[in-house]
Amino acid sequence: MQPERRDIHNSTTPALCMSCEARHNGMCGVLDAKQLLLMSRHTRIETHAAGTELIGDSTPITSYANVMRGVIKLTKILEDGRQQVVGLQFAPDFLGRLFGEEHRVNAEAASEVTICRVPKTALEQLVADSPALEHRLMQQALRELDDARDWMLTLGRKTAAEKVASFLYLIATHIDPAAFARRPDSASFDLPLGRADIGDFLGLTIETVSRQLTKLRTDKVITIVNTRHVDIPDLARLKGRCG
Amino acid sequence: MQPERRDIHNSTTPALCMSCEARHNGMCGVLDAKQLLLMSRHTRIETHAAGTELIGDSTPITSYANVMRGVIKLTKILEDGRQQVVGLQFAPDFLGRLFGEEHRVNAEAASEVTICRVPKTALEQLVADSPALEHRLMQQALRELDDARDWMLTLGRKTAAEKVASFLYLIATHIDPAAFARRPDSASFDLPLGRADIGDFLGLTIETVSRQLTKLRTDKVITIVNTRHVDIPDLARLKGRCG
DNA sequence: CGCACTGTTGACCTGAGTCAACAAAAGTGG
DNA sequence: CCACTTTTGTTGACTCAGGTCAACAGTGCG
Repeated sequence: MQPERRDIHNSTTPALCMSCEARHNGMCGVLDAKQLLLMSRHTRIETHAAGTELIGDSTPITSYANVMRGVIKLTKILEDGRQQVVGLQFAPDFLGRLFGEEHRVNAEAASEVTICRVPKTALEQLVADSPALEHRLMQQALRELDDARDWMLTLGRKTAAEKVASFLYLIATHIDPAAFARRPDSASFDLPLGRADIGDFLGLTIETVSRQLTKLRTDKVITIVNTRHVDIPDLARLKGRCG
Repeated sequence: MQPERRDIHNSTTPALCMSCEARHNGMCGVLDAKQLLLMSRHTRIETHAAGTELIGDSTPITSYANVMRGVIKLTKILEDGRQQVVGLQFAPDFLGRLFGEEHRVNAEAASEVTICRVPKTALEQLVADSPALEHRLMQQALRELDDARDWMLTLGRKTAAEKVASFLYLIATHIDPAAFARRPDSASFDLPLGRADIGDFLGLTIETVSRQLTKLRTDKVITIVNTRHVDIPDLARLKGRCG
């Protein structure tokens, strides 16, 4: 899939960028029309099915990307196969380790995703020329660091019940920020992860995740519409279970 | 304690910066003589005893700092008192959450520490004027993010034995990078943390930490010289126990 | 329909937590 | 310098949260 380009009357906003979320809240928001055009000449919009591996741990970095739609999970794996999900990326997050030689995580499409890929050198050129862009990317890195540390508390010190509640709360508040802003007391959404991945995110087994979800259901904190879709009538009540 | 200043012959390197590690491998390394002088006019060198709280979670950010000597632990606490150490900072790390309103962690001196404090506005001014400085700070933020994610794998998926081994390996390789570079096969060092803090770092209890250390000792992987000082004759062997 | 996958539930087990006693350091004051 | 208290670390006995193993139930798809 090639990005459409509108170079007519030199340098209006590229057509594909028009509706892209990265242009509003993501990194492209700090670029002017000229830079956006420059960048769009190197980008490639890609759609990947759930389960596709987008980045392999310890592989050389050749490109970066912006998440346009869907959810990407970042994982780490021990030699014997034990896996930990170390982060989730939603639109319009930036994907990739800036200024590194090799990737430090695996990245896999958790749902069907659309990303906007840009070659390493092209983006690094742009970053070098635009302190504002680097600043924006730093803001995201710092936010991710905050998130990672929040999660360390969850992983290290919470019980299985608190972990599952924390996960649902995280998804409820992040999967559709607009919906959360509009209606911050309740939520209804599709889980971007299956039970196995939820377990890997929480440092739990599938069985424990399933049992805790059942418990939250019998306690009327959540309604499980079907295995993937969950309703949370009272987010404050859920938050109260996060420890 | 006021920083000494050497303005003679206008703008040589400030005396206190001369021997500071931050000027070599830390953020001050990217500053020119003029910027360094400008910065040193606002800095204050402070020494704090082990146990001193340097930053309180959710308090307004008023200053940043560089670690010059010693170890600082970053923690998060749940309402009921459960605590998680989410990071350790060694010289010449930068301390503080850039571009935030409030702190997102507690910071406490783990050993006696010397820090070089600089007011929020002064540093932010400097960062705004120096893309190179922001770049350097971003590099550290990205490194901390890598570290945090590595640790998430440890917290979520490793056994108590592997966690303790991982902790010792981390300290062995970080507490004195020069010594590690010089002699990468074995190590001998003082633990910067007591058993309680090690437990909080690993998501374990004091008792479990103690038992696992005893196990590593009886297995001849480590020698416990005294409760604080540890010898590791074969780092590769220790690494093999990290999972 | 039949197969493969994903999720749920139950029975049982085990690694790490809890509780408690003690030992060893590290302060503290006379 | 020594008694005395306080703090920190070790070890043992017991418990329990969450893991393991196994059976089964949905769900979707060729």
